[in-house]
Amino acid sequence: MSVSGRGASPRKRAPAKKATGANAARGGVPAQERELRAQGKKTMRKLLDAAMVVFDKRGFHAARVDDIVKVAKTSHGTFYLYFANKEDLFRALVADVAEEMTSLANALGDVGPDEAGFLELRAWLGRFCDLYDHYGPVIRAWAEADVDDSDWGRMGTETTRAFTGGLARRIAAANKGVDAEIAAVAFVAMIERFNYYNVSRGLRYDRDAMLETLTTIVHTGLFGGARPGKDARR
Amino acid sequence: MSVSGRGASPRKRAPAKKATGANAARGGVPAQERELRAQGKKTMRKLLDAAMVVFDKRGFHAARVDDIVKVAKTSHGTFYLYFANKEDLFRALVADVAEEMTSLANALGDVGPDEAGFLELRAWLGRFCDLYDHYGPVIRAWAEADVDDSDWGRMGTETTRAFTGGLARRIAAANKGVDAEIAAVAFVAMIERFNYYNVSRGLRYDRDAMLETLTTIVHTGLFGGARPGKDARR
Amino acid sequence: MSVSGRGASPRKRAPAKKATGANAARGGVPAQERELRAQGKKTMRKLLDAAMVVFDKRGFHAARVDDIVKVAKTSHGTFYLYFANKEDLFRALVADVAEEMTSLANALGDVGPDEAGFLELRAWLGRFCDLYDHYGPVIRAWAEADVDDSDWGRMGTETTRAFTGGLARRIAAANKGVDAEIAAVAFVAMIERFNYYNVSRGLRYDRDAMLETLTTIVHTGLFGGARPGKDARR
Amino acid sequence: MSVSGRGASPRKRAPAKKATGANAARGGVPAQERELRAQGKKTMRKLLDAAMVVFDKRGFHAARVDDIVKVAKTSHGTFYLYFANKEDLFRALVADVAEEMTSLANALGDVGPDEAGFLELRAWLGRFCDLYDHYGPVIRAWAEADVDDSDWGRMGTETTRAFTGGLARRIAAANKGVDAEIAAVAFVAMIERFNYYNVSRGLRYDRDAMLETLTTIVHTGLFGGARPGKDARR
DNA sequence: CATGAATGAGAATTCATTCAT
DNA sequence: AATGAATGAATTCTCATTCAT
Repeated sequence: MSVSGRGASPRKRAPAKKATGANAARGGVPAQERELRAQGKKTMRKLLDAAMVVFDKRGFHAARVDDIVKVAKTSHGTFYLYFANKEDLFRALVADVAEEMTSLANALGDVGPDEAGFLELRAWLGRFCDLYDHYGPVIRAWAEADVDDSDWGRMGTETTRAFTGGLARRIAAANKGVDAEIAAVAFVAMIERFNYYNVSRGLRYDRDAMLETLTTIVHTGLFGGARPGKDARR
Repeated sequence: MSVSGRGASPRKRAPAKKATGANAARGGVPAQERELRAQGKKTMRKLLDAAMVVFDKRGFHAARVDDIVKVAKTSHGTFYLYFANKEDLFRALVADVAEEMTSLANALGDVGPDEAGFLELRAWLGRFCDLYDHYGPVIRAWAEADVDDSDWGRMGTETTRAFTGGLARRIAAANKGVDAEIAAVAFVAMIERFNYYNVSRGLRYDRDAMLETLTTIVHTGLFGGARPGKDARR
Repeated sequence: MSVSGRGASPRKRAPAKKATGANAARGGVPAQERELRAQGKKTMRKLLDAAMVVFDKRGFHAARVDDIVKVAKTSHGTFYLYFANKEDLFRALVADVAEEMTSLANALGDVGPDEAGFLELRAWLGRFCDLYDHYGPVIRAWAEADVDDSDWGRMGTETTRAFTGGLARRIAAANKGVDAEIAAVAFVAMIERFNYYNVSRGLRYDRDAMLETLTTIVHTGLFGGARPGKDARR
Repeated sequence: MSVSGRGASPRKRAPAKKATGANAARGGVPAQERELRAQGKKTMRKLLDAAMVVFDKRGFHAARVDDIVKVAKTSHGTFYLYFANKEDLFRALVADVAEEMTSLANALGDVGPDEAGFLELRAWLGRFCDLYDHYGPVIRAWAEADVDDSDWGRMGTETTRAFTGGLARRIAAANKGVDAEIAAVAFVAMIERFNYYNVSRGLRYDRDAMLETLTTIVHTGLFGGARPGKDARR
C-alpha cells in the first residue's frame, strides 16, 4: 500500500514521440529498462513522490515538470533521465494505484447481514480510505487525465472493472434484489467520490463518523444489513 | 458539485500589451454584458455550445480556444468579443449548471419507505441523470478546473452545500439511523460518480436498469425502504 | 526559376508529430492548406527567403528557427503559423528545387558533336549554374538533411532519377560507347559538386572559364565532341 | 575534399563548470595524447569505429555522443577520457582520411591517350572507390561539418588543393585544351559525388560497370583518350 | 580505467491574447 | 460584427559535459 511498495515494475516505457530522426533508432531515450542502481532508484522515488505532491496541489494538466523537479530537488535533465515525460511518470503512479486497488478489491470477505458483516465491511472501507489518503492525488489526477481517447480510458475501464468485479461477487452473494454489477459500480462511485469531496473540499468529516455512516448505508442498502434505528443493531 | 476547496490558475499567460484606459479597471472583460442583438446572441450560443463539445472531448485544461472557435466556425477575434477568456466562458456554463442543480435539489419531495417514496426517488434520480446527460461536460470540467485555490472552489462548495442541504433534510426526515449530512454527501457522491463512470468508463448501462438499481440502493440504504426480494416491494 | 516562382503549392503539410492528445484531432495545426491572403503570402515568402539565407550560412542542422525568424523579422510564433517546423519549411523549398531541376533536365536539346552541340550544352550548363546560384543553399542542405532513413532519401532519389533520366536520353542518342545512365549520373555529379566547390570553397572561378571548361569536358567525354587542341574546334 | 570555406560551430554547449588549473590552458582536452596501453588503444579504436557507424547512419550533426557510446558499448564518461568532444574525435578520423587522400592523389601515374593510360586511370579510380567505400561516412560528414567558419574549411581547402593539385599536373600533361586546374576540380567533383550518389541515393551500380564508364568519360574528356565506339579502343 | 548519474544551457513548440483591416 | 495575422511568454525536451564512486 505504501508508495515504496511499487515493487519490480521499472518503467515499461511510453512510446516516445517525436522521432527527430536521431533518436528514432535509439529506441526511446529516458528511463525504460535501464537497470538502476541504488542511487538511481532513490532518485526515481524522489521524482515519483514529488509528482504526487504536485499533482495533489495542481492536478495533472497544470502540473509542470518544473514543479516536480523543484520539489524533488533535482534538475530538469534528471527528470528526463527517468521518464519520457509527465505522462510517462504518471503512468507509473497509476500502475501502482491500479495494482493496489485490484488487490484491495479482492480483500473484501463475505459480508453477511449481521454485525460480523458490518464489521468486515467497515474494516474494508477503512482500508479504502487509507488507500485514498495515500493515493488520492493520483486517483484524482487520473480522472483529469482521462479525457479524450488516450489509453487512460482503457486503464481506467480495466481497473474499474477489476475493482467492481470483486465487489459484485460479494454483493450478488448477499443481495438478490439488485443488479450486482450496477450496484458494485454505485458502491465504488460512492466511496471514491465521497473521499474526493472529503479531501478536496472543506468537508473533512471525522473518520469514524464517516466510516460509520458509509458502512451503514452500504450494509443496509447493498448487503441486507439491518436498518439502524428500526432494527437497532447495537 | 464535483468541485473541491481549491481552484485553478495555471499558465497565467502574460496579458501581453496595454490595457486601454477604461478597460484597465475592469480587468479586461471585453464583451459579456453588452446588449446583444439577434446575431450576437446566436454567435454567443454557438460558442457556448462549441465549448461544451470541446470540454466534453478534451476536458477543461486541454481545451483550446482554438478548438472551440473551430467547432463554432468562428474566428479567434470573435471569441474575445464575447468572452474575456476561456475561464470566462466556462463561468457562464457553470452558472447555468449551478442553477439547474440547485433547483433540482429542491425538487425532491418527501421520500417515504413505501412504494410512493420509491417512485418519487426514482423520478428524481431520472431528472438528475437527464441533467448529467446534458451538462455532463461542464460538471466534469468543473471538477477538473477546481484544483489549486481559485474561486471555482468557492462556487463548488456553495453549490454542493446547497445541493446536499436539500437532500439532507429529506434523509433526516426519513432515517434517524445515519448522520444525514454525511449521508447526503454520500448520496450525491454516488449518483454523480456513477453517471461519470457510465459515460467515461464506457459502461453505458441501460437507463432503466441503472435507475432501478440506484433507486433501490438509495431507498433501502437511506430512506428506510423495504429490502427488495425479502420484503418484496412490488 | 526565381524563388517567387514557387507557384501554387501552399504547403502540403508534414505529418505533425507529438499528438499531445489535444491537437490529435486538430489534424495538424500550422500552415497546411489555410487559404492565405496577401499578407499571409508575403509573410510566408519572407520566411522561405530568410530560411535560404540561414541554411546557406549554417546548413540545415545548425540552422535555428530563431535565426530564420530573426532574418525574416518576424516572431517565433509566426513561424509556426506557417510551418510545422524547420523540416516542414525545408520541404517546401526542396519541392521548389525539385521542380526546377526536373524542368531544367527536360530543357536540354539534342547535343551533337559539332559546334552547335557545344553551344547548346554550354547554354544549358549556364542555366544549371544560375539555378545553383539561386538554390545552392537548398541543394547543399538537402544532402545534409538526407542522412538517416527519412523521406529525404526518397525525394532525393526521385529527383536525381528524374534529372538524370532526361540527360541519359540525350547521352544515349549521342554516344553509344558508354552506359548512358551511369554517364548521366556522373554528369550530374560533376556539375553539382563543381558548383558546390565553387560556391562553398574559396575557389570562385570565373564563370566563363568554368563554363568553357566544363562544357568542353562534357562535350568531349560524353557527347563525342571534338577534342579541343587536337581537333581544334575554334 | 567535400569541404567548403566555412566551418561548423553551432550550439556551443556551455562548458558547464570549472576548468581545473592545468587543463584550463589546454582548452579542455582530456585524453588524446596520453600514452595508451593495449586496452586503452582498443577502447579508442572501438570509439572511432563506432563513430564511423554513427556518422554513416546520421551524419555529423545528428550524431549523438550517446549513440557513439552505445555502439561502442562503453560509457559516456569513457568517451571523454579519450576525446575532448565529438569534434575532437571527428578530427582524428578526418586526419586519417586526409592522409589517405593525399597519398592517393600522388599515386596517379602518367595517363596517356592509349590503352595503358586507360588502365592506369581505371586502376586509380578503383582505388578511389575503395577509399570511398571505407571512409565514405567521414567524407560525407566532413562536408556537413564544414559550414560556417571553423577550421574544417581550412582543412578541406588544403586537402582538396593537395588532391586536385596532383591531378591537375597529370591533366595538364595530357590535355592542352582545358584549364587543368578547373578540370581537376571537375574530375574530383565527379568521382566524389558519383560515389556519394551511389551509396546515398540507392543507385548501387555494379562496380565494374561504374568503373568502366567513369574511366571512359574521364579518359576521353580529360586525357585525350580515344572515343569509344568510334575509335574502338579494345 | 570505467561507469552511471546529474546538470543546465539551449532549442523547439504551444497557445492565450491583441490588433489592423 | 467579424476575421486573419502576429506576438511572445511559458513550457517541454535534448544532449554535451562533468563528477563521484
